[in-house]
Amino acid sequence: MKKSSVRDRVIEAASYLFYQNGYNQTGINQIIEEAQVAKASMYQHFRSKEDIAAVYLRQRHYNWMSALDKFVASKETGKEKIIASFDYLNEWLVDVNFIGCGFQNIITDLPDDHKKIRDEVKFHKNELLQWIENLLLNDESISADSAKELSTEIMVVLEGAIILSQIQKDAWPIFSGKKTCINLLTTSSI
Amino acid sequence: MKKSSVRDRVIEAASYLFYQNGYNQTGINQIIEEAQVAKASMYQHFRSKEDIAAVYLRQRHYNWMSALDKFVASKETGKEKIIASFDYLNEWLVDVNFIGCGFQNIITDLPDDHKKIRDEVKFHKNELLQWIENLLLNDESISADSAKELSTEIMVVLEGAIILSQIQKDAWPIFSGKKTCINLLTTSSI
Amino acid sequence: MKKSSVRDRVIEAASYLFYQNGYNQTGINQIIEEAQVAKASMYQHFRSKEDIAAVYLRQRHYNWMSALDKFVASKETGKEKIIASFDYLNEWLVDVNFIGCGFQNIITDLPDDHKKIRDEVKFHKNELLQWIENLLLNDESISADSAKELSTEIMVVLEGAIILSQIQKDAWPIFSGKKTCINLLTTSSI
Amino acid sequence: MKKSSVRDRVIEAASYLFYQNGYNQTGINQIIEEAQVAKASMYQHFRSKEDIAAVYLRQRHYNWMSALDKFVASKETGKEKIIASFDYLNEWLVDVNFIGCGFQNIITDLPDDHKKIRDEVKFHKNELLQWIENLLLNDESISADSAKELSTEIMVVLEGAIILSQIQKDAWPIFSGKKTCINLLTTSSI
DNA sequence: TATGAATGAGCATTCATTCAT
DNA sequence: AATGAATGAATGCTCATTCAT
Repeated sequence: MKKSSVRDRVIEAASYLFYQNGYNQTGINQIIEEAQVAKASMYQHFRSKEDIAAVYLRQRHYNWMSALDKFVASKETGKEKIIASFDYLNEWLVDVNFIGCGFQNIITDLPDDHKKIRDEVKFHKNELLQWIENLLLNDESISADSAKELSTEIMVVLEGAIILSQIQKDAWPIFSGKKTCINLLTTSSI
Repeated sequence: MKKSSVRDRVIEAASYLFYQNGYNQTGINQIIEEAQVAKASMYQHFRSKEDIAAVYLRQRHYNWMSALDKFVASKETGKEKIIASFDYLNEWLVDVNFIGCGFQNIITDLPDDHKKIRDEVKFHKNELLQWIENLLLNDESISADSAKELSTEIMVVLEGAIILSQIQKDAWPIFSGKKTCINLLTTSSI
Repeated sequence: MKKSSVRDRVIEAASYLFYQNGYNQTGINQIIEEAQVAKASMYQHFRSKEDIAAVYLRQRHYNWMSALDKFVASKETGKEKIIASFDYLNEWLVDVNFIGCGFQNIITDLPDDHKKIRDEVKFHKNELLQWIENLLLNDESISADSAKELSTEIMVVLEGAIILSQIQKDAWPIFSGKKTCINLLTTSSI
Repeated sequence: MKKSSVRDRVIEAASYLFYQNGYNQTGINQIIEEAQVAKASMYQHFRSKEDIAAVYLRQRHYNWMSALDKFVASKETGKEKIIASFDYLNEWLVDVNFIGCGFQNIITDLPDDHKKIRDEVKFHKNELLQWIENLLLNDESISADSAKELSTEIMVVLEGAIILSQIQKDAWPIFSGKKTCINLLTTSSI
C-alpha cells in the first residue's frame, strides 16, 4: 500500500487541525509533524499557510454540501429538504461536539490581509444560499421573488443556529431554528 | 488632571484592539504600548491575556446591552422593542464596518483551555436571551411558554443576522432577520 | 526558432539577477524561474550556485572589457584611451544607476570557501591592470618600469572611483578620479 | 566582576561576526550564541538585524576614525597626516588579513530596503572626506577651492587602495595609492 | 538529457510570561 | 505599586542541494 502524496497528507492534517483547534491555534510545525512531511516539501506545494487553508475550505465546502445533499435526498419536496437540513445540522454538530462551522470559525479572528480565506468563506455561504433558493424555486407554490427572499431568511436562521449552538454547546438553537424555518415555509405558502 | 489608572488604560487599549483586530491578532506588546504601561505593571493587575479579555467582555456586555436598551427605549411594547433591536444591529454593524459580534468573534478560534472567555460569551448570550424573553413576558397576548420559545427563536435569528452580515459585509442579513422576526411575532399572536 | 539551451538561459537569468540584486539576494529558485528551467536540469549543468557565478563573472569580464575597448577605440594614444576609460565608467555607472562593479560587489560578502569566485574577480582585475599597462607600454615616452608603476596607480584610482560613486550614488568620484589620472599621466611624462 | 549588558554583548559579537564573515553570512542565531543572550532579549534591545548593523557601523566609525587620528598624530602638517593615513591603511589591513572596509563590504550585497545601513555607510565616508578636507584647509599653501577638490581626489584613491588590496590580498595597492597621493599633494602646491 | 518531488538546516522575528529591583 | 530586563518556545517561511524516475 502506497503512502499518499505530500500534498494530500498536508491537506488532511491541516483540515483536521484547522477545524478541531482553529486556524490561529494551528502552526505549520504541527501540520508537518502530523502529516509526516518535511517543511520545505510542504512549501513546494503551498505558497503559504493561508493557501493551505484555502484548499481546506474549498474541499470542506464540497464535502459538506454533498453530505447535506445526501442527508436530505430521501425527502421529496424542496420545503421538506430545507427543513431536514436542520436535522442535518443537528447530526453534524452533535457529532463534532458543537465545534461549529469551519467557515464561520476561520473568518472571525483573521489577519486583515487574508483575502483568499475570506473569499472561500463567502463562496461557501453563497453556494449554500443558492442551494436553498434553488430548492424553493422548484416548488410551484412559491414565486421566484418569494423564493429569493425566503432563502435569505432561512439562511440567516441556519447561520444563527450554528453559531449559537456552538456558543451554548447545545442543540436547542438548532431546533428553535428548525421551528422558525417551518413557520417561514408555512406562512409563506398561505 | 490625573492620568487614569494602569488597569483602566489596559482595559481600554485591549478593548479597542481585541474588537478591531481580534484576540489572536492582538499581542500583549501592542496592548501595553497603546496603554502606555510597563509590561510587569500590567501583569500585576491581570494574571494573563485571557483575564484581560474576560474583563473586556464583561464590560462590553454592559455597554452593549445598555446601548441596546437606550436604542429601543422609545418603543412602547415589548414586540416593538424586539423588532427595533434589528435596527440597532444595523446601526451598530454599519458603524463598525461589519466587524461583527465581539463575543462570537473571540470564541471561534481559541485555545481549548480558555474557559473564562467561553463563560463570558455564554453569559452575554444568555443575558440577551433573557432580555428578549422578559420583553415578551410583559406582553399580555403571549403566554409564558410561548415567550420562552419565541425568545429562543428570535435569538437564533439575531445571531444569524450578525454573523452572516459579517461574512457578507452587507446589511441584507439584518433586514432578512428583521422580517423573520416580525413574522414570528405576528404569527405567534394569532 | 529554437529555444536557447538550458545552460544559456540559466547564465542569462543569473547574470541579470546577480548583478541587479546581488549574489546573496538571488536565490536558486529565482534563477530557475526566470530561466524557465527545472531545478535538477540546472544542477546537471552547474555543480553549485558558485559555479554559475563563476561562469557569469567570466562572461561579464569579456563583455565589460570589450565594451571598454570599443568605447576608447576612437582615441589614438594609450594615454588618451586610459583617460577616456573614466568617461566609460561614467556612462556605464550612470546607466546602471550606480550599482557598481559586479566583481567588487560579489566578493565583499561571501562565504569563506568560495574560491572560484574570488579567483574570477582577481582574474578580471589583473586583466584590467594588464590592459592599462599595455596601453602605457605602447607609449614611447614612458619606460617599462614607469608603465608598470603608473598602471597600478591608475588601477587604484579606477577602483576607488567605482566603489565611491556606488556609495555616494553620484558621479563625482569618477570625475575626481579622472582628474587624478590626468595628473598622473602628465607629471609622469615630465 | 559583572557580566556586561545584553546590549553590549550583542554589539560586540555582531561587530566581530559582521566584519569577519559578512553581514549576509552572519545569522541572528550566531550572534546570540556568541553573545550568550536569549533571542528575545536581543530583540528587546534591537528592532532588527539591520538595527544591530547600524549600531555596529556607527561604533566602527568612531573607533576607526579615532585610531586613524591617533596613528597620524605624530605628524605635524596636514599633508603629512594625509600621506601617513596610507600607512595606517597598511597597518590595519595587514592586521585584519585584508578583509577590507566594513562599510564598503556591507553595502555591496544588501537587500534593497536597508536604508539605515546605507545611511551609516554614507555618513562614514562623508566624515572621512571631511577629515581630509579639514587637514588641507589648515595648510596655508592650499586654497579653499583646492582643498575641496584635492580631498575628493585623495578620497577616491583611499577607497581604491582599500578595495583593491582586499581583492588582491596584498598591500601593493596601498603603496600605489600612497604614491599617487604624494604626487597629488606635491604637484598641487606648485 | 531532463525533471518533479523531497529535504534538513537555517532564516529573522514574535509570543505570553516571569524575574529582580 | 511599579518597572526595565530577560527568557524559552514558537511563529511562518526560504535556503541550496539531492534523489528517484
